[in-house]
Amino acid sequence: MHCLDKKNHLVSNDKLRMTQQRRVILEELRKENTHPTADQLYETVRKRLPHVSLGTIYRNLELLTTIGEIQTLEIAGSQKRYDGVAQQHYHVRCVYCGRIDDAPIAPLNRLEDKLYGTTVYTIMGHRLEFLGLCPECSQNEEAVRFAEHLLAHPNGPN
Amino acid sequence: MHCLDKKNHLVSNDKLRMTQQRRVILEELRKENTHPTADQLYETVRKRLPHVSLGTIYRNLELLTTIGEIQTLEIAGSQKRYDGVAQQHYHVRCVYCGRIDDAPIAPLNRLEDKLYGTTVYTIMGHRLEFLGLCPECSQNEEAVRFAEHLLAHPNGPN
DNA sequence: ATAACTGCAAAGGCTTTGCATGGAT
DNA sequence: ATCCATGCAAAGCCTTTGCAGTTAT
Repeated sequence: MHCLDKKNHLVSNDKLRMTQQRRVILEELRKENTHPTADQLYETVRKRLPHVSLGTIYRNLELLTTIGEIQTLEIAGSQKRYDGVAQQHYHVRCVYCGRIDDAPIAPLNRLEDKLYGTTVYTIMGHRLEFLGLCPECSQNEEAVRFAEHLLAHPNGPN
Repeated sequence: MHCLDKKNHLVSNDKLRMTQQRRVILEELRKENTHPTADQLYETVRKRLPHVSLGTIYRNLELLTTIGEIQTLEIAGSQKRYDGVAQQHYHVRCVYCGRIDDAPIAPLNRLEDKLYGTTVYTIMGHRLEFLGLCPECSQNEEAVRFAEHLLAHPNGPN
């Protein structure tokens, strides 16, 4: 089987070796439900493989994404985060601390229908994320104040 | 009037000066419908203000966003883009070339209702972007092949 | 005089890449 | 032997920041 990577290069799935590094990275990511960044995962993996390098983490996360084992969350203006669950699902992001959780609703399969006939694009899909405050930041006065200002200018950066 | 910036610092709206740089940056951005990156806008502004610096572009784009004059599109895993239209609206992004256009549909105001009672977050809003191929890339064989692979693995990075 | 703003260049944060080495087939 | 994968460090890219000089009030 073959895949195309981000730069449109062919990746031959069957030539991949399940190296120890690759396996541990995948295992540790699958254990998390926190959608870690590359360096967070690096710290975790380092407990099992002390000599692993950050470059290897990045290379494998990209590869695992290309072959569809995991997904890369390229989220609005922040560090990339990685998700061990490959099936499509939405996320909720805390606008104050950046925490990301799964959004417990089913994919909206017919959203792109709304665009039929209204755009010159060939529409293939959509990306949806919910914004809000996580339970911890909901307790934090400053975070609430910040979030209220965001509500006043809902289109600013988060 | 006061606003909070990204780092939760107070910005006093009434102390802002409409300098020539700030005005030209805003004017040129408002002329565009291409959602330019900072450096694209820099090139445009430089035609009128040859000595302007990229730092000034970034500083003003952030400021104008904070006071709600424009919006910063912090889009999945790419350079920031800026939009002279401050009202909420969605975008369509070409997964191959990165081009971004406005999506001609009205905001879905009741989307977050679906999350009521299902999450510990205080939900405040959502972000939605459509993915597809722009008319030019729809003609490009390689782009179409790439997009088809994305469809096979709909959760990879774009 | 004060405070905001600018240009310039340097620093920063995150990610990718080159290269020599190591390991599996 | 070949080719993929790794560790390390350097480079890259975009963005932010420090600072000295400038401008408006």
